[in-house]
Amino acid sequence: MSEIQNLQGVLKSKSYSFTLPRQLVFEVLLNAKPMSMAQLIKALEGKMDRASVYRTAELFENLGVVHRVNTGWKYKLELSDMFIGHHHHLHCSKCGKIESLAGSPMLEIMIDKVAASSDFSPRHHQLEVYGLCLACSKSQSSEAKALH
Amino acid sequence: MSEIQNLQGVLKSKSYSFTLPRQLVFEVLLNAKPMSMAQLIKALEGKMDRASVYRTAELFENLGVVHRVNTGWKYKLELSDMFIGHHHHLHCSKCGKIESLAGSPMLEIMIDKVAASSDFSPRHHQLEVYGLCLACSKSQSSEAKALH
DNA sequence: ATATTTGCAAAGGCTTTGCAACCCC
DNA sequence: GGGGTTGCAAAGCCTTTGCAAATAT
Repeated sequence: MSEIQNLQGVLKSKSYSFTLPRQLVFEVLLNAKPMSMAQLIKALEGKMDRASVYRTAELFENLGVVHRVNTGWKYKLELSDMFIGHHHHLHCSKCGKIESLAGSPMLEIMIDKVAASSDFSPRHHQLEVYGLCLACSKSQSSEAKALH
Repeated sequence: MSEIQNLQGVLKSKSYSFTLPRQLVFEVLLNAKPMSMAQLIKALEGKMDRASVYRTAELFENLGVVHRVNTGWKYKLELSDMFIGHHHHLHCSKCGKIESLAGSPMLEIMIDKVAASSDFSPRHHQLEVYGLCLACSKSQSSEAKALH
């Protein structure tokens, strides 16, 4: 089964149209490293409008077809490890709260080890975990956002 | 030693001035969860200019005083696990290249376990490792960017 | 045929920049 | 005193939105 057919399946299963622009975005992504919106828009210049690229990106993200690798601006700031100690973050998908998760020495070591096994010299890392906080997982209803 | 003095030391050690605006930004951050620029700017409204908040944020990041928690727009896109398998990213601080790092089952399990130990129900996570790729760590020179 | 999706163009936000005034060393 | 910093205002980007035309089912 080709990846494109897989995409078509995902779209159809949620009653979205399988359109040419959506196919184009998917194909560009299929042959690329993580791409910024600017790169994606440029790659599709002349073939589709910027606004549609954004709309497709948003849809794909909601459908789980695409994943954001956060690397640039539009961020939150906090003091670094030097001031508040190394830790990770737990993002509640329902209420949006961000909790801190103290780093576990074993986890930190394993992360470095796995990175090093790829001939990479790790300096630091960032781990963001998404899921439900205690309060929200009790109030059972899912975090699914209306997609239509 | 107070945190403020610590900040002063960091600034002085790199020949930056220890100014009131920089102190203000630091103090706000000291008493807060991760904050967006918008929140930070608002918290300092009337006390300093937006532009200075941005400039301070950038300086603090370069000095390692502050750390970005990437959570929002300004991102890169890639196909999700459904299409390309779960993995993490290795960011080379020198050449900027992003490599993929296949997830190790043990690491994934440990991440979930650590999260769960904080009464959190993990759904997925994102791990970004920063350091030097093989090529760059060979060509010894540090990745330090000119700060002045 | 109908509902969804797209392109266009304009609006809206966020971030950066130039420059003169100001402050720290 | 002099170089580093700041505030102000304007410029530049990036992203979103409204609406009519085009497209998918």
